[in-house]
Amino acid sequence: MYIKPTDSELEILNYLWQAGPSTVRAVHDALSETKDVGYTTTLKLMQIMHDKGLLYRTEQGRSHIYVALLGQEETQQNFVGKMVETLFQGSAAQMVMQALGNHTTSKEELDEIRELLNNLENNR
Amino acid sequence: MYIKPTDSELEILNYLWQAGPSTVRAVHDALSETKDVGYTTTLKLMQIMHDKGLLYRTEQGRSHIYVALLGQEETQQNFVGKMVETLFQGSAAQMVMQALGNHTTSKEELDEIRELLNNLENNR
DNA sequence: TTGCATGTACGATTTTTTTCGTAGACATTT
DNA sequence: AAATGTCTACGAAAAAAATCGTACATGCAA
Repeated sequence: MYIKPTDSELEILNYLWQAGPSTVRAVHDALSETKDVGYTTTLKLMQIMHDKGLLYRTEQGRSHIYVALLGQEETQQNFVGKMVETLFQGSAAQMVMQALGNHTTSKEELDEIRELLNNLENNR
Repeated sequence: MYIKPTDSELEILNYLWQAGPSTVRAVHDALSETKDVGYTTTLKLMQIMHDKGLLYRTEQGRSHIYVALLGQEETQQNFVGKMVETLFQGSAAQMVMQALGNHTTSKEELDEIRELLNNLENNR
């Protein structure tokens, strides 16, 4: 059964996906950059996530090293999927256009998408 | 100041965007199809949304007619934007590929996207 | 006019999420 | 050894969301 991470949990996951296995301290320091929050708050959140099975952890001397158990891709899929359903009436294409229209995207990326489109059409 | 709708609020907004001005009854009947929830729950939620300024309402005899004050496009933008940031490191292209890869999209839609890509590239 | 159906309002409760204080363990420094 | 810094654990509270019971108004049908 899939557990949907909350917004705060997502911030933590996001860091762990980028940085790999990390201590609470590392996560907290990173989050503090953009957010005003106490150390024990981050700690508690990560403990809860561990309880929920969102994070794995291992002891490292006096502290713990945490690892995300939820894959980034899996999570992306879940969120994108839900969003397409509830906000775009199930049309991925509509969301795609919304996304591309409102963000700057490099020529390289556009080309990459174009290639994907071609592949999709061929493997139909 | 933008108020981020919760998940339940989004379901209601979604219905209102599709159906236009509606009574609580109509919204509730629609939601009940896919969700087990009491009438007064939906009523209360819509009252709260009204208080928050998410919905406008007008009396119609004994009941109220509600209208979404948040635009669908605006809301889509907000959600897509946040998601691109927190889940895709700011790369809209990555999300697009994720979305297209995991949903069936018709040839017509793919063509439409292709056209959009061309336009984006030309108006650079 | 009595009873039933269908509304809203409101309060209260439950559940979920976020936040943080305090205590205790253990190294390291003085 | 005492003080200091850095951990975790735990409990509790605050804040946000979701749920629903009950009361009350009103229209309509018997």
